[in-house]
Amino acid sequence: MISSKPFRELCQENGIAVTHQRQVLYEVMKTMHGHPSPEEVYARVKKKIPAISLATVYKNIHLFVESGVFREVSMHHGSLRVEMNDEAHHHMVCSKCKAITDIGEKELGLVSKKGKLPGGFLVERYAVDVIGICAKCQ
Amino acid sequence: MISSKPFRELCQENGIAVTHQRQVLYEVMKTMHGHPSPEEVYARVKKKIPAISLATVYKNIHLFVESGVFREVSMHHGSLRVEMNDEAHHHMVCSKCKAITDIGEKELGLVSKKGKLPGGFLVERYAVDVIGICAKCQ
DNA sequence: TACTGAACGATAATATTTATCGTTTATACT
DNA sequence: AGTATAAACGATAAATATTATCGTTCAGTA
Repeated sequence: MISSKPFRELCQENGIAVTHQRQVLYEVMKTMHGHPSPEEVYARVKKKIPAISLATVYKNIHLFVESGVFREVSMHHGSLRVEMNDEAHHHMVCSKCKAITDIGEKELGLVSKKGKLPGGFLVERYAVDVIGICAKCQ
Repeated sequence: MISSKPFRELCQENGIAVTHQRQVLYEVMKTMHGHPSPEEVYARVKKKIPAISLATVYKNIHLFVESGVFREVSMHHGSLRVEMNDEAHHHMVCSKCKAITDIGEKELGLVSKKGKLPGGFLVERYAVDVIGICAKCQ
């Protein structure tokens, strides 16, 4: 499993240098729960390396995400995106080119629970992103 | 169905005025396919109302989304969010307070296809957002 | 038709992310 | 270990994206 692998090994696999900043960033992030923003990560890492730059945090978060070490919560498209398609459907998102394509709920063929989920969360609808590689990028 | 309802009625239901800008914006957006950004919508609407302001476009897109007329493609959290939880899980997103909570794949109890989807899209993984109202906001 | 609050346009402000560039550091190779 | 080189760093400017402000205009209602 990724988290049990030594950091040095992770870096070698991804062809990146083992720097002090990178290592501390990795260790700090591993202890963070929930869904922190880059600013929140920055605030935490600053406690260990007060001189670290926000740019370094951004650059390394991107590296970690690209390497599959950590994951981004929902695909980030740089700006708000709206859709006018009012038929029940979901999205296929290409992890290379970020293209979004609709897929009908039936074609996706996914079965889901209705009603309440653990914690008393009241379900309105499901929004499914199928992450993968589109035909063009394969 | 929403799209067949007259615009005037839509506005009355949501307690907003029927302005020229709002109406044109709505009509233009209805004809747009895919997943346009506010800038793309702005560019289109400018052809019909050259004097329209970008701020008006933003304000009304938000109104439309809040009213459920249109929908945003994936929940927009203002900034990038990462997660370190490496267990298979998905997210419950509260449509009121925007809080994100993890839910295990098994608890969600959803069955999904593997392999290829229509269009030759190669599936890597599924990212499911359960949209609804959290216990606090109910 | 006149009143009033909502909406508009222009634009300043804020927030987020990326790019630039001079300096420092990790790595590979003597 | 010493050194060359490319990668990474920090500081900060720039680019993007979004929201707030405010004076003016317009839609809904009396």
